Amino acid sequence: MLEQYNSEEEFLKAYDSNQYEKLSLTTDILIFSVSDGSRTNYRKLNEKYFSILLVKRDNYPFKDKWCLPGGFVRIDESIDDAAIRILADETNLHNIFMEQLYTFGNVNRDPRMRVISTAYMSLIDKNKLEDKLVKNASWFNIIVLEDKDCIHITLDNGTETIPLIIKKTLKEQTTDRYQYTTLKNDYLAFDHDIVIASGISRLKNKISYTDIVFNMMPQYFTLGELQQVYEIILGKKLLDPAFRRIIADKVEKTNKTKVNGGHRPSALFKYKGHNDV
Amino acid sequence: MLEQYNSEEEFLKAYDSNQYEKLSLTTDILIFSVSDGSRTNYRKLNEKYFSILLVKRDNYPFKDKWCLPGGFVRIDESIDDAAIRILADETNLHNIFMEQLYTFGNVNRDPRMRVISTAYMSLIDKNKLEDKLVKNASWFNIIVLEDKDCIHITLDNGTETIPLIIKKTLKEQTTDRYQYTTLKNDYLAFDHDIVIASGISRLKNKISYTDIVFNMMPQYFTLGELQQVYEIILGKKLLDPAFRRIIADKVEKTNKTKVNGGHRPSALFKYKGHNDV
DNA sequence: CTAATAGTGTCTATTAGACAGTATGTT
DNA sequence: AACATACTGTCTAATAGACACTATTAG
Repeated sequence: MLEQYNSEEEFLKAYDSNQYEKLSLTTDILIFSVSDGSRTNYRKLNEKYFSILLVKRDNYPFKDKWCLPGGFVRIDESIDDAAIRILADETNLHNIFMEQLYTFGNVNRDPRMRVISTAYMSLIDKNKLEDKLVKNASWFNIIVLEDKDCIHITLDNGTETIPLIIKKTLKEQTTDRYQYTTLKNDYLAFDHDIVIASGISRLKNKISYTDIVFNMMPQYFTLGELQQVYEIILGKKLLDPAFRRIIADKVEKTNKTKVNGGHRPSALFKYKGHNDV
Repeated sequence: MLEQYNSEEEFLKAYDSNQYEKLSLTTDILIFSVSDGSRTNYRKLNEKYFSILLVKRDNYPFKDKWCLPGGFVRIDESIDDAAIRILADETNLHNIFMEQLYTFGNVNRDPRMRVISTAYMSLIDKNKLEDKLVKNASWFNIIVLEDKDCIHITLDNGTETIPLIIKKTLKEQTTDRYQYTTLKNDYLAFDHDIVIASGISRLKNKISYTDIVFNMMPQYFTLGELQQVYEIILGKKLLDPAFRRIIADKVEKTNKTKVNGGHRPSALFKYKGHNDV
């Protein structure tokens, strides 16, 4: 096998690209956003929900189960490009925040054959979706309850409720990294429950040391709305003065205000990073 | 193409796993450790260096260039298992800290064919390597100089010096994530300069909010040595009292001491996480 | 004694947490 | 007027940065 060649060209000409068995690569996209819930009282603000876009499978494998939007990576496109293509197919949105999350490479992830999946996470402002959703796609609100050993995730699109239970075990004593294991998942295809849990965990982490939330916000927003988004993702209430201190230098006050029911109107802000009007 | 089947079994039996062109998957491992440098003066401590294990390629492609230890992922093993296997092949070490870094999926990474690579990062205590290194492998000390736009990395194994220059451009305004582009790389194969830069950046980040350093430390160490390791990875000096405050609850004082030249001997500590004697 | 590291005490500056209070709209 | 949110002031607790000081060794 260790034949000698005299040049790189010569080697490449003779190379048998099939000496190792090849495999299939897909990418699955976690499309996160924020949804408005109901208003229980004319004075109160709309409730907000953290939500994710899922697609109902209309063929085997996992027929009729829900899964993340995804698809095969083509031989002539980068994984990044594949993710961008799939996101655009699903939402018709371009230039969207997207980052690689993790590559899931267990042997029996897919009953058809050996399939590796590189998951991406993308954050969008749902209101930018002009058209209605692609057929079979639906937004699910996400409720997360987490204790020391388990993550309980409930996905709800108004019609269906998907309960997930995932066990977490510390991978090693020197990090905060967990190994996730499915304890309950009856309605999601593949290992997408684990993928979703990983994405939620990443987002929860990143929200406190980056500006990624703003990818989910409309151009103008009130600080109350922004705080609501932080709260639903972090899963806890924040104190107003502390919150305002922290985001003060990230946002810019505009002279617009939002009147929003039986209470004092609030100023609209915009993200300082944005330069567009 | 959307034929209908009556069951998952029926579908799987008929499934043509070659309807999408398959590709090859490799994993490359960043094996980081800490090396002792020379002692310039009987009073001084040994200098320490941050270092990485590279392998000289003895065949095409990239013949005679250095690269990360790596190999093809087999059709019947998970990516994690492949990474563990390759690490063991190279170091004969087992149960070593290892975490997935990133999946590199550009189209022309490899001149032979389409190859995706999932990189892993592993941290070891070099002194645990009983035997000599695998043939063609060598430890390179890493020196990093970083400014606003570029990362200058110098790798040095005592015989060869490999200079790398990598341009960084912010991927989007809401994060701290950079897109890396090669400006200078004459001696490393593939895109391994970018992989190494990503790994260094990840390690630099994680060292401050996890306990991963201890994976590179021997069982007993002085706080001075531990601080040296933090300093070479972070690339800056730390203040003693602040450093000691921060690691105080992570380490446990032993009754051993280390005599180390013309100055006060220092107490040996061990990581609290470890339970072995 | 000297140069080097080992190790501690303490002051200050910065940041995070908590709570109380004032402001202002709709019904 | 009442309620809900908007927004600010300020006290306190916790943490990080800085510096000065003492301790201890080989040569």
